[in-house]
Amino acid sequence: MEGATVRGIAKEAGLSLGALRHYFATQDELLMYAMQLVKERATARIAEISANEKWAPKERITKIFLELLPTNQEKMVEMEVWFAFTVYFRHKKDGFDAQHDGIYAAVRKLLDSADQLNLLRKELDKEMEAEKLYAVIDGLALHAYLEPQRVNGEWITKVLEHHLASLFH
Amino acid sequence: MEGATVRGIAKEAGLSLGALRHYFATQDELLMYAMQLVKERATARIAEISANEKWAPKERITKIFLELLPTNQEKMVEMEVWFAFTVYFRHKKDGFDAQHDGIYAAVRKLLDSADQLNLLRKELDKEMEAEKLYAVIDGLALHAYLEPQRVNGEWITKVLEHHLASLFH
DNA sequence: CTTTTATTAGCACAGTTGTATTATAAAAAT
DNA sequence: ATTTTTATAATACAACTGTGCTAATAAAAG
Repeated sequence: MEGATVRGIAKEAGLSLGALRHYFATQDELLMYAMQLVKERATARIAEISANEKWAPKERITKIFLELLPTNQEKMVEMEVWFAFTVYFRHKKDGFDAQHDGIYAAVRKLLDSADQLNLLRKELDKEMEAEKLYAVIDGLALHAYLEPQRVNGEWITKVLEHHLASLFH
Repeated sequence: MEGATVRGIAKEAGLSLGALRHYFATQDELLMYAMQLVKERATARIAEISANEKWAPKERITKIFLELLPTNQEKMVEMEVWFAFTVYFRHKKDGFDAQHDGIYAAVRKLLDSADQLNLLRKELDKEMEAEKLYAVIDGLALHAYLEPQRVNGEWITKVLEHHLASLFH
């Protein structure tokens, strides 16, 4: 949250303090808006992949999961924003529950639909695998953020694809 | 880092500002010390498990990995500290490399020794599995931190044990 | 054309922060 | 015994922060 001061944001936007305050009465409003913006952008990208029928189901599902990883600069920035804000709001316990990710729910849904398409290995514990996959995704994202030189885009792509391959048959 | 102000820490310690400053000239020194303290405590706990021969190797290795997860209140607090400080120092790029986890290296080492004891399934790509396991560990830890009600100690224990079982034969 | 509303800019205020300085007491060293 | 080092406290300072307030200006509505 280092530069996310009201003054810093106003300067970046080319506005005065008062002008910015005309649109966002408090800092929290401003940060919430930024967080929602990131969420909407990511959701839109995923919806686009979801709707694109030129890929086979398995490929499409893989691409969706890959979309959750910071494999390029743009997504890395979004991820940093999301991450910083999550930690920030985590510490103002008030009304944070409503702000939750939804990624876990999305993972479960995707695994379910993969299962209905008969893509998954039969012996899997789906609840367990959902939790593991969710952990792999955020773990890789976190490591790409903290150790960008060692854990880069190509590598996390490979690792996630490898993990998904272990779920499909 | 909400309460980690110099004044806050001095008050918590029952010292005046000047007294605290006698031991830690700057805030960064203080935070670095706290970070190192957490690291030493965790390292000591792991060393203790490592040296305890009452467990079979597989069980021992499992216990070590479980030690990296915030399965109780104490470890959760340590993890929050570690986590907040990591993010904090990440943003002061200066001399952060030296402060790195070492968890990834530890995971690789443990997998190697498990392999030498013939505990691992033969067809595994060890580099890949180390990265995945590392991601699962930190992913679970992160989720336990952000969603403590859903992702609690027993559950992450179960999930990690399940994942380790998929590596052993 | 007048009036109302939306927008912008600037400043002030009160609080917090890290750090520097100075004074004083206690302990240790010489 | 005196000098030096260690420890503690209190205060000061400059910078930064979120937010409130006021006035001016542009745009829109009546």
